[in-house]
Amino acid sequence: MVTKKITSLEVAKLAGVSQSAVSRVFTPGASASKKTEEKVRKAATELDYRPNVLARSLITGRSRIIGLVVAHLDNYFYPEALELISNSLQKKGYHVLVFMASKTAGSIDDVVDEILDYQVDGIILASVAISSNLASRCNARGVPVILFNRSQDDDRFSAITSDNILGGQKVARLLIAGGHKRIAYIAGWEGASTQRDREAGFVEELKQHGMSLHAREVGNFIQDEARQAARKMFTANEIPDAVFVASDDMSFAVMDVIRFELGLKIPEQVSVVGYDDVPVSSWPAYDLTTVRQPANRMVAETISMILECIENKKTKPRQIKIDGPLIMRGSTRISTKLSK
Amino acid sequence: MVTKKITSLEVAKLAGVSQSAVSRVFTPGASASKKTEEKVRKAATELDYRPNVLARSLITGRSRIIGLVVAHLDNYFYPEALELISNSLQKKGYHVLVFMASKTAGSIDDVVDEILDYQVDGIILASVAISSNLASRCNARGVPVILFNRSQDDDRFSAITSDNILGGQKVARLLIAGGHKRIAYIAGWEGASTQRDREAGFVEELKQHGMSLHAREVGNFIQDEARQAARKMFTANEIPDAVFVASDDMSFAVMDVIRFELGLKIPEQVSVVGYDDVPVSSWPAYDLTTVRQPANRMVAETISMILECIENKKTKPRQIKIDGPLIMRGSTRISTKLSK
DNA sequence: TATTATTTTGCATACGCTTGCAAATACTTT
DNA sequence: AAAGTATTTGCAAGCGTATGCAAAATAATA
Repeated sequence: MVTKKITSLEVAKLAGVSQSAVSRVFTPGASASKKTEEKVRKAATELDYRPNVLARSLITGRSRIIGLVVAHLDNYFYPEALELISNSLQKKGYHVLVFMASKTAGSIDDVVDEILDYQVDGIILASVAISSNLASRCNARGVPVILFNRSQDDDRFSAITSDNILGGQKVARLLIAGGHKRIAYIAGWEGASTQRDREAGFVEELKQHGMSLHAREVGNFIQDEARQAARKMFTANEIPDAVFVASDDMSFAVMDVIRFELGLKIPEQVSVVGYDDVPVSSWPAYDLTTVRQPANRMVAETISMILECIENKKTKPRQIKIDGPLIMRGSTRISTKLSK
Repeated sequence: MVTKKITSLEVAKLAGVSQSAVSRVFTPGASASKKTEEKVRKAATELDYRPNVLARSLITGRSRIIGLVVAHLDNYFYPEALELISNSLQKKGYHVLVFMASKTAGSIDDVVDEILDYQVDGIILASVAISSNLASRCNARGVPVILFNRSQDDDRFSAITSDNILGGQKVARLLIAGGHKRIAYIAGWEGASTQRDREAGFVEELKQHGMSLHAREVGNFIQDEARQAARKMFTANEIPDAVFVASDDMSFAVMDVIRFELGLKIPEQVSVVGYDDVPVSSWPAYDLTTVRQPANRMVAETISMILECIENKKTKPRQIKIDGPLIMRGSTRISTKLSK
């Protein structure tokens, strides 16, 4: 029952070579003769030896670990992204150390400190902000930081987002073309760049057409608050005939209130548009018109960018916006004809 | 721009003490006088020093990393579990290294090998099986393995599940009490213990009441396949008046087919029961009767068990089943009165 | 075959930290 | 104040690996 650790030294002994030889066999770039390689591999499998990644990291200074900070796993966009990120990195020989930035945990700064302790090669912040103090700390250590689905007015790190401004504009155009007259908006958390950009594009485009928001509430990207917002908005005097909700997740809650609590018809009486295009949106029970955030492309950019930063320390941070299509479904009227 | 690494040695120099003193200040169990502690802390903050977890692990043999293998992140039960697991472990000073066992990656065995390379202190397999060969490898290294939401006929590792047999029984009783006569089942992946147990309990209880399955299809825990199954099942000659679906996730797909493709009423014409109680189930658009898997309690047990195994190597593996309540909602008839 | 160019190999060191041990210091006790 | 006890401290070794350097082995060339 004694757990004996197998080290490269033991393999070396068994194979009749030096420890360095073993190391070289298991180090991608290193050179070893066919003969020794064979001997070493044989001994290694016999002893069930595998190199200790931690010890290796200590020398190379590379851990092949990427820290991922994530919140809002309840919004399905993030599990999806997490899966894509983890898979892509796995293929490149990296692995993901997950850190939850949820309510329960301390501040993001503490979390990032813990991440740095693990000597991660890079950090991905999914929908999470970071203090500029911390940013410089990461910078000082040469650890690249990438924002995923969030941007920040700080050119020290790269950010990958969908084109939220453009997305907002598209929604506005759609609703205007559909002949809606009383267009409302339910906002996400106002500290989020995604929220700000979506609203900015939306409102701007309305303005271009001589319109403005008929109503506005804040849902903070939380379903409960979105429900409250919807109740307030749709029990007012003149209710909206269309509402753009800052995320699909909130949209579902809003639709439920509209249909099941207030008995209104979607889209005959109210059109609803969301943002994200999570899988549930396409389910017939919701059939939600929405702007797709192309998770796979966003992740692909994120990965290639972070790897680039790791390989080449002097890569300059970039901000990338990825255009996502408007997905037309049944939750919005498209003709101006109103059902009476 | 040169990235200078701060080591305990530099802190020691600045503080005017030995390197070991610095180490002791940052090692929980170690002793240091008030005076040195003060000096060291001051120097440390000045230099922005934090201990290198990897180097520490090399010595202590403890990485404070838990490997988590997870598939099916598209079933919302798992993101939820992941969040709980990560949070709980974070509080205990551990962190989660995530490995996806999805379609794209190789076999689980390869994945677990990669995990072991990181010298993890333990492994949690969420809804994933493991070969017995690999099991012994983990055992040999003294790395505890815990199955989450899956059990296996191998007493070498612990398994935490909900009481799926009992859950299946509860569903059967409910449907029988509701006066259903043609009771059907849509199965998950038949390799999964969860699937087998749910069905076993369900069928057994029907049998106790002199009934048997009116129809049965397999959905493999995949929505698309569940849809196919539902189409087949509900276009047959005599359609079921109740269907138990092995997971909520599949249930939604089934309900969509029943209502939107076939135009049947739930629960008037067909009662539907799911399993898991993911958040969507409570949304009014589905309002699904289901058996709750108490994720928080399951996670709590998982964590306490894995930590126990880590602290005390000779802890015997245990299989734990956690009872989960039947959550009555609107997708099932409760009276025997049939709507005509 | 002798000579040079090339590859392979082992030695020794370093990565940043913890920890047993013995020396040094601080605190008690009579 | 001296002896004894408890606590703190520095030294040095080692965790498992990668890698520069020089020596040894091999291949290539004349």
